Amino acid sequence: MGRGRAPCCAKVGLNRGSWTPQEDMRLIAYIQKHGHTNWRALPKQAGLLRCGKSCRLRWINYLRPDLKRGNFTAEEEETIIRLHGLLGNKWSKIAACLPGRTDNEIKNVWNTHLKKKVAPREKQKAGAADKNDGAASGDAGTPATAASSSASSSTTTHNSSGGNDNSGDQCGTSREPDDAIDVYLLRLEDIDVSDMLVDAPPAAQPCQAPMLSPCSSSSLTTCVGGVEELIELPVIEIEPEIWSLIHGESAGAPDASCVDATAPCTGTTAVSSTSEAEEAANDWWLENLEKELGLWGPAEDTQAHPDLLDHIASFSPLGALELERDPVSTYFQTAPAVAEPELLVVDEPSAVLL
DNA sequence: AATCTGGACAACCGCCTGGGT
DNA sequence: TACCCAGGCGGTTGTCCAGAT
Repeated sequence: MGRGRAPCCAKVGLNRGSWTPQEDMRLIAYIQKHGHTNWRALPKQAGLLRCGKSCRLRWINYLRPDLKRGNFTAEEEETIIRLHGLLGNKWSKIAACLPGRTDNEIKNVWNTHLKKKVAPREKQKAGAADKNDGAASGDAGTPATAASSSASSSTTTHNSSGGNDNSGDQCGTSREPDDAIDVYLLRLEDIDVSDMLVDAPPAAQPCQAPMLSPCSSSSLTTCVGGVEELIELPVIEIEPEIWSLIHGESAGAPDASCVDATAPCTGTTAVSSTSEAEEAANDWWLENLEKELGLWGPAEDTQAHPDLLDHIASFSPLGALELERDPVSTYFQTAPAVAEPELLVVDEPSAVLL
């Protein structure tokens, strides 16, 4: 669509602008199968007319299966505000403390409304500081100002989250924990926050080849008191029908050679589906994928059998029409949307964070 | 109903950093 | 040590869309 500036380098012949569902399918299929060890070589190997950077951004910011979708929770917003106060525009580090959120997403959220949300607090804080004769503030004019002001205002609404907040507060800290919400940060008071965060791995580490099954539980290392701890993430309940179709090992996905855009696809491996409908649905998906990848021999119609659409629609909130129109968008509407509550729920805080 | 406006967000660019040679 | 390359990061931009006029 011609977003952004002119190309920085001569990428003649490469696609630009918004990604099409077909491109998304190619990228998903390739990374699911081979991972992403080399972004520069990836588009060529995957048959994508995109630069490696574009592929990387698309995967990290949009296609990654462990991304949360939907609005930011109040806790997440407060975490962003506080971390931004501590770190400034270090979006990647802030994102590292918010599992499932990307730096780009956080950056956008900050620029669009959190910044405005914080502005009144800043004014209020500044006014209070004047009245207090500026006693022992020492951080006026620094990002920490926003942190302390935001923390103060959040006391009444979010103090119940305590140290078990799922929003990544384990990475936050406060030099002057003067309210309830920051009490749990006391243990961090002697830790250099910047060092901590530098060592913090991305909260949602892009999958390396071979990619982990998105349906399996995973763990993350995080920075708690400067010591890496393993966090057991809840099982992401992505519809197995979707993932098994993409994932080459657990279900009837094409074998490796089929993903190679240059190799002819001879079919699928054994499908362990429990019903004919599921098997048929798998076939339908694979057919579409293979057609898109140019691996589908006969130029058959791309319309799924109505029964298959009904079946897939049974686990799709969008129904058969959407599936018929665009299986990739359906994938986005289905899997991540289902996964989101699982990522956010903190029924067992100890199992999620800290 | 048509037009305008501003928010939201995906995508791009350019720079920086770290690893390899 | 210097250079090259790939990956990563932060800033910026263009487009879409919903709400306001």
